[in-house]
Amino acid sequence: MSTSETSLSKKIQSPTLTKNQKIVLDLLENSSEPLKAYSILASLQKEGLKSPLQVYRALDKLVELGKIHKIESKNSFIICNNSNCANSSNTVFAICEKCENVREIKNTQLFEGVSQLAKKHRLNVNRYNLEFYELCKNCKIN
Amino acid sequence: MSTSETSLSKKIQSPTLTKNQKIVLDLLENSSEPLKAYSILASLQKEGLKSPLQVYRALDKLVELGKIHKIESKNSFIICNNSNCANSSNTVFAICEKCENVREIKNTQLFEGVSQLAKKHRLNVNRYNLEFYELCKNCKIN
DNA sequence: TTACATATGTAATATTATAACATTACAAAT
DNA sequence: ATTTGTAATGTTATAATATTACATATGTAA
Repeated sequence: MSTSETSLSKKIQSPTLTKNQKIVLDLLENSSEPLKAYSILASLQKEGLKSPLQVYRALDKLVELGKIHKIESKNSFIICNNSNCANSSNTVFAICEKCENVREIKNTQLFEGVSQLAKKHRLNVNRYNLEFYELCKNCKIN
Repeated sequence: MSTSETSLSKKIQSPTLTKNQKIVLDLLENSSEPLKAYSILASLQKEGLKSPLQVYRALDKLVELGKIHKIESKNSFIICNNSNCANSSNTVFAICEKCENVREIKNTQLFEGVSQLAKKHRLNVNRYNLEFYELCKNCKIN
């Protein structure tokens, strides 16, 4: 680190977002569920987005900054509601096996627990992605 | 179902594989790395496979049977070298951030550890998928 | 042998993602 | 203020991944 900040700078300095990045982030922030790239494109055509690439580039950047996550198994993107992420970039999700609802789990102890498990098994892990499959509250009832 | 086996029957009775399922499994068994659907198709055209769908159907079935896994973040498929999987269908992978090499981790204690962590945090998890990102041995050296 | 579920074959198409290239915006250094 | 370098943009085309739909076949159980 040093005086201000150095090594992990990319994430820490957190540059101001560009227009495309902002509107994509904004959309995800106001979405209750993960969104797919092409649905983002469709939603933001009125804001001037014209090509998939514009969306993918914004998404890539936002992932890199830790502001959003990609749910790999669903090819979709979700806002990060976890202040830890910008630092650790570890992710834990609970995904409903029935309705596909996804929620990010933000529990420092759980994060730590997984990291420690890795360590315990002599794995030198930079980051991880954990997807729990469950039956969500709603689907349990019905 | 019935007399001999009941509830988890699909996985347990493990029906004999069909021709397409066999040749796909065979290819994956003899591959040192995860393969993608279309590369499987290309490799198996001489065996008579003609369409993506034939591959995807075989892959789906094999995943369902716990014989292979899908690495979601890479859209690729890997043989399961873990006798546990057919029962638990939990997966833990170590993925190299540099060369993308994937290895499945088969460590019962680790599996249990993750399950227990979930329980501890009151998550009712049916199965999970954990992807550790590391620097593999080779890439560490170079 | 009928019925049923599962697998197959095939064509068409949908969905997700990237390559390539020319241009623009912006910050840092001189 | 101008140069320089990096990152972002815009646009077109295309690659890579995955599914729908439908007709047919196969195996197993009643």
